[in-house]
Amino acid sequence: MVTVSTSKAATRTYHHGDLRAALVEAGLKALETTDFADLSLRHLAREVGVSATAVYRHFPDKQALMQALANAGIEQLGRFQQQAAADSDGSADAFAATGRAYVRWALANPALFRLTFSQCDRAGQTLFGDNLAAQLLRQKAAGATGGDPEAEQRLMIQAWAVVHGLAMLMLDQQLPNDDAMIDRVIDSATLFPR
Amino acid sequence: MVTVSTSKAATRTYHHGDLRAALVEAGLKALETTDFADLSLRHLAREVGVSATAVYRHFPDKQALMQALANAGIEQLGRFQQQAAADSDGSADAFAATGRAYVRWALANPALFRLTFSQCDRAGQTLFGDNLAAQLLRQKAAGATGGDPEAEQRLMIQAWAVVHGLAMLMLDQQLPNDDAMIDRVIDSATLFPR
DNA sequence: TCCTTAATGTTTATGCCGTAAACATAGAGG
DNA sequence: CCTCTATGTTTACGGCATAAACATTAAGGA
Repeated sequence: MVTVSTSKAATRTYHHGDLRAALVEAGLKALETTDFADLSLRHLAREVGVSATAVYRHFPDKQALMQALANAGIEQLGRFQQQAAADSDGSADAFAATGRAYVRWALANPALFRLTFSQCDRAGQTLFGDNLAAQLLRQKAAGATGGDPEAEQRLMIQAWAVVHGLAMLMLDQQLPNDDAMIDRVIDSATLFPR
Repeated sequence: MVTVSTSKAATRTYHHGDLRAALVEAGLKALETTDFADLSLRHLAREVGVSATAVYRHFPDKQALMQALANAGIEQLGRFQQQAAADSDGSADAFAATGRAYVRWALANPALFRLTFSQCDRAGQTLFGDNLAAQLLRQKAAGATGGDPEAEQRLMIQAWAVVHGLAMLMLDQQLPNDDAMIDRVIDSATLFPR
């Protein structure tokens, strides 16, 4: 099951092979069915077939494992958005596509999405510091405001807030999880009129 | 310290007097300095001066106490918004005022705000089912869309998502916690043009 | 007045958790 | 071949949520 790329055959040895990667993988799998608050190091260790404290050879503490999972989440979300932008070829509205991707990914990966946001401040990372969506967003906002930097910043924040808020409210069951509604809400014509 | 209204004098007796209320109060106080994930029944019990398991005479489990705290949060937020609307007298823009109040309350009560949202789905409650802000919001959206129900719904959701997303992103340190920015982003003229 | 009873506490116990410390194993390089 | 280091395991500790059995008290009927 958890065969790792480094070892040729998955013979059960004393040493695991790539325990760190296996733990992250197990964590991501667990997050598919479990809220991140209920993640347990001992459970992941069991899942991977290793003693409870082996984890500490690869992570200083639980928080560090969570951080690694959060980083995996950031990467996944980024790739998903990039793919969405690429699929909206013809330069239709790549930016709106990244917004829809953001919400859809969040709904498809609720626990990982929440974990990602609850951890990325501790890493000093900003989720949208320098990724594709941020580039498109800044570009769009600059075009819509014609040089007013304050208005440009406001538009960027509004756009991100709408997407993030929509994802959160749907995740928290405050809004029905309606795919068509996502499209309507995110339609950039509303936020960036004319 | 934790004197309760039911008993005349706060003599230390075997029975507490109003343990349930005291626990909720202690929980709210704890949330001023502690993330809700780190709340502990034992800690609250200690705080109130009662044995760890006494909690179970008033709440079936931890989740139920959290729910009670979340309900207190909903009420507090609602009152805060109502006050904000009332203070914006002259019928200026009461709706925008409730939006600003939403974000400011979230930033002032981060742990309680998060707890509230993480719990209100389990109670089957929708945070904005039937409160003041929802009334103002619907009214505003109806006026701006002139009878198109789909557009009206979209506007309402957009407005709520902006406010909620802004609060979340600021809480999660993804955006600088800038008071003036809150005002600019929430300025209803942007979401409800002309 | 006394006795019962229900509400509300306490004590004790179980099994999970994160984590520290001491020990075991195995693979790599001299 | 031998030792060193990376990476496992065992054992132990205190904290947690929670269950079960027991204690105290206030209230109300005999």
